[in-house]
Amino acid sequence: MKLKKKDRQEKLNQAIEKTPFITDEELAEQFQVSIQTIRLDRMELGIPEVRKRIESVAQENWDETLKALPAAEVIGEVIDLELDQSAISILDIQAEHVFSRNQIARGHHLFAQANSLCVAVIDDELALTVNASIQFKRSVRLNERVVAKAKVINTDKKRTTVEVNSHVGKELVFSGTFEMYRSTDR
Amino acid sequence: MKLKKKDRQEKLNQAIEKTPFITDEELAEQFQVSIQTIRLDRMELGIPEVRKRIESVAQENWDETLKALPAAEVIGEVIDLELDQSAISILDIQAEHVFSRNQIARGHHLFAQANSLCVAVIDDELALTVNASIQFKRSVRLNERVVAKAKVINTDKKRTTVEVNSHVGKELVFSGTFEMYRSTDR
DNA sequence: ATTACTATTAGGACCTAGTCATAATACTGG
DNA sequence: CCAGTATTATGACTAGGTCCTAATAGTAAT
Repeated sequence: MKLKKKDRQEKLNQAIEKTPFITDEELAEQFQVSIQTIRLDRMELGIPEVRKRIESVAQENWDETLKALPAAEVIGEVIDLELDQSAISILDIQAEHVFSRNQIARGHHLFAQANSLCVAVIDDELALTVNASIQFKRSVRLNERVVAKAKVINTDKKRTTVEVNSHVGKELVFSGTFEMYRSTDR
Repeated sequence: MKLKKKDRQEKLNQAIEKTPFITDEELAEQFQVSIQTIRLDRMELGIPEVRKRIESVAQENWDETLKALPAAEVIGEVIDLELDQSAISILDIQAEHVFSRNQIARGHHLFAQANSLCVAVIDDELALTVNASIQFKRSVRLNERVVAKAKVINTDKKRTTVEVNSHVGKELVFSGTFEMYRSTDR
């Protein structure tokens, strides 16, 4: 049986969310309704046409790569950044981050969040990690939100030491000390 | 004075590189030539129309955010594995692994290779990283092949210590000691 | 069954940002 | 001045729409 309007609109929303590149024609085919129905649905749901959708996906990317801050290169989303001082990013643990067996996040994602935040916090063209000492305090599960806070604790001529503590709620889940190399002297 | 064809085409290329969202009409205005001239130029230079350009920027963004760090069980390709003893994997550094600025591999990819190899080498349902101490010995560049060798150096009731050394050719590029937690006793 | 209402489909005019082909005009070097 | 290149103009056509009007289908209540 064909879907009712409400169900169809819900699925439509999901379909477009998942593949913003899909045209009305393809959607009409997929839901076995006319193109006009799809268009009415989009109107009611306030979903723009495929070219506008594509453009906004592109725009997101572009803004970030244009920013002086290498935001696109940070794993997670940077929500605060004071160069050479501190930075905060959040990472929502999703299906692709966990072991399917037990829904526990793979350690390297937490490491990646912390490490890339360290790179971002340093005001330098070429910041590289030299050493790191890290502890995984407790395992992080699917759908948890990891907030990583990086703090610069020492800076000398060529090296910067950054401490990162990552929490889920009030619980510390990860902590690490990163020694970073800079290309420019201080 | 107006630019000669060759100069214009060169500048055109740069302009589109910089702002792929620009239309032929806007370009025509900018270079003070007709739209048709811009179109001829694009033809000769093999530059697609604005919608295609936008789409490809969007496309890049789309699968990159999905594969920032892939979901595979092991990052890299396992070429040898003796459970609870040793393992070897290789990772070819490609464009998605490097900073675009300087073509140097982001540290977390090397970490991910090593960390996931540690998980794989342990014969356990639920192996998790507890601590790690790592050193990035030299930076790895685009197109280099990283060979990671993991060796179990100690095993007690609940913990296993694994040492990983990663080389590009004969050069050591990464080394680390990982303390892993097992769910089952030994 | 008739009415009332919503949902769906259809059609036409118009839009943008193009492609492709043809033709006319302008510029430039020998 | 003429040839060859560069530029501009024009018209027909395209995809993937918007916006508006109108017809038809389905359903629920009286």
